[in-house]
Amino acid sequence: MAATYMADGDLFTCPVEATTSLIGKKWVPTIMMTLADQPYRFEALHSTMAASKKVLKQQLDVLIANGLVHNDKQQRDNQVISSYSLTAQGTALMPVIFAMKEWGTQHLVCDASGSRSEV
Amino acid sequence: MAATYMADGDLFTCPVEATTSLIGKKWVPTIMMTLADQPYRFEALHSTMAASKKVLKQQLDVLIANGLVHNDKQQRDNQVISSYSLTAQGTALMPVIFAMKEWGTQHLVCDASGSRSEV
DNA sequence: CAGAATCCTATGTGATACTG
DNA sequence: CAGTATCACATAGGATTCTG
Repeated sequence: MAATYMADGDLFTCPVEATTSLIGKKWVPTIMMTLADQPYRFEALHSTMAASKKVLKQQLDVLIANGLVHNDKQQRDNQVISSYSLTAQGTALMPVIFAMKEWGTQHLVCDASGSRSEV
Repeated sequence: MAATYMADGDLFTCPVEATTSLIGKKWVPTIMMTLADQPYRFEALHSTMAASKKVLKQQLDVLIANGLVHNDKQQRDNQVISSYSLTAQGTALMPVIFAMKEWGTQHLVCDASGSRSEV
């Protein structure tokens, strides 16, 4: 029996595929890197990136469902205080994301004119 | 002027996004890990995975355009010998892919019944 | 063998407006 | 503030067939 890896509600036989099914979502790396700094409330997080509220919420839900992000809600003065932060699992993924950043920086840098610059 | 990162023909301001735009393609991790072992001819590579020829060719082209994969073609006996292998840039991405594999293995492993097993 | 050419469908994402 | 609800769209991926 082959090992299976569940991510985003789907089952994969390859752990890399499973991991990319999470990181591959358009705003997930940005969300993760932002939350790695500090917890953010929904609106504050939203204002740091160009994603729509709908998509941001969707991808946050995926991260929550997979145990990478934790959502803490509190009632106060007829208002909901919704705060998002990384879990231990989420934090464990950061070195991977930073490795991707490092590779991208070293191998994909282009200048404003679009021509690849020397590394 | 902000640095820009070109991947898959698009420009990104975030290197992680640029990198995921490559790795995020469904079969790219599989292709990379397979070619990391040894060069493969098109048909041989195709037979190792469930991707259709069209999609396999598409994603190989993306990898070639971004300098991760090299394609060597030779004529022999009215037949084309098309061989694909990793470039130095492509090889440089392998540690990242292995890091993703490691994380996926440690944090996403499930058994056949679908319940998450202890790590 | 190594692909190119079509057609088709799911879904990821964006824009906008509305709600408690 | 923290979402939901729609609509609308581009594109990624799959299935199939055809070619040199």
